[in-house]
Amino acid sequence: MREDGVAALNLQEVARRVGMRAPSLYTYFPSKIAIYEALFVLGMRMYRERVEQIIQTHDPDWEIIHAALTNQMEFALEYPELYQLVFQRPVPGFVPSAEGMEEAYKLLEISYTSMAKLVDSGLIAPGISAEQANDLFIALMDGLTALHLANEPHLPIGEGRFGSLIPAAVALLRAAWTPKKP
Amino acid sequence: MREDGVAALNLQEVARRVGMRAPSLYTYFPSKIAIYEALFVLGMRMYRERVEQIIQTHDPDWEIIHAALTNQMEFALEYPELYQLVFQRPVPGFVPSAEGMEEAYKLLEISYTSMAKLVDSGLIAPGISAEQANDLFIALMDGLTALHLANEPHLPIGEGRFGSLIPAAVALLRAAWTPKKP
DNA sequence: GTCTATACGTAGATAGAC
DNA sequence: GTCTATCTACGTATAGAC
Repeated sequence: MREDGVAALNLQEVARRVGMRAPSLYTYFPSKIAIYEALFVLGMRMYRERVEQIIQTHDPDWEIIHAALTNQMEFALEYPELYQLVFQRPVPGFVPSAEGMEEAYKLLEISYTSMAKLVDSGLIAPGISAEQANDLFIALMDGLTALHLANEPHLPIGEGRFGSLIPAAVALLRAAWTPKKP
Repeated sequence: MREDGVAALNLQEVARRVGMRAPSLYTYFPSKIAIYEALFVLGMRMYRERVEQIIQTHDPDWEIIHAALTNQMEFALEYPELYQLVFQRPVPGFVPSAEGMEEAYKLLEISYTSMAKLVDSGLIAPGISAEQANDLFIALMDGLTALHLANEPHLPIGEGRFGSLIPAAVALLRAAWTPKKP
């Protein structure tokens, strides 16, 4: 998947790399789609746990915005196949299972709550609801990450046309969302 | 492609829909990849012409930022397969031809120039280079559009979790980039 | 230009021996 | 649990008749 794209997952190749023949995989997964489902749940859970970790170890400060953006790009560079599977749905006909949707909902709730905390603490005043501010932030993160991944996946975090824009993105949000002094 | 994803393009199905048999397509295209190449060039050219149209019919004002964002989402909703092919590269092993890259470069130059004009006119002072401001704007547009397309492609422009955020995105940029009075 | 026939390869999945 | 053998289907591409 990492080498040829998420949709190129191939059971014979999977079997070869784990030292098996293709039919033996059916002992562990009932179908190819079931493997995608398991990977979706795995990827979503891994990403959510990283977000939880960031929220728990940061005070409600601008640093947390920077950390969230960096985390998204780090995750995408470390696990591009999981990032694409979870955030871009590149497999025609694949719909996440109920377990996967539950995991996705948990993540959304966590990030909404965290953004609301930033508003309540007085750090930011985005002029829109916390949910909308969060979705706008998600879009900015996803745009930067996806474009970095599509154009310069070989470059590490912080480098390249889009990878280097994390500080500029934080500065953009900070300039727009910092509460105005009365 | 629109129904099953860009990577699902199928020559037999293409032939069927144009009232032919698959081998007859080889009179017009030497290979399947050649069809992708032609579509890439077509999509890039169509998008570029729309951007040029917007630049020519708008003064350097905030209205042009709004129009560019709306245009990106409209284009993605009208031609999701071309949008994905051009902006997301979902076909493993497909690399745009020289003609396609030339078209892409033209588009980039046009948007850089337009952003520089906004800076020079005094409308915006992003605190970063016009190139960086343009790339950040592209990332924001692409994030909103991709997330709308991935989550709620059935909803028209202006509606849905991400589709409704265009005004908020313009407001974000406006709040951050409007020059400060001395 | 379009067709039929077919070569050639691949991929998911199943049957049944061990 | 793992294997070989095989089924079934699909998909790109070519050969050659019309």
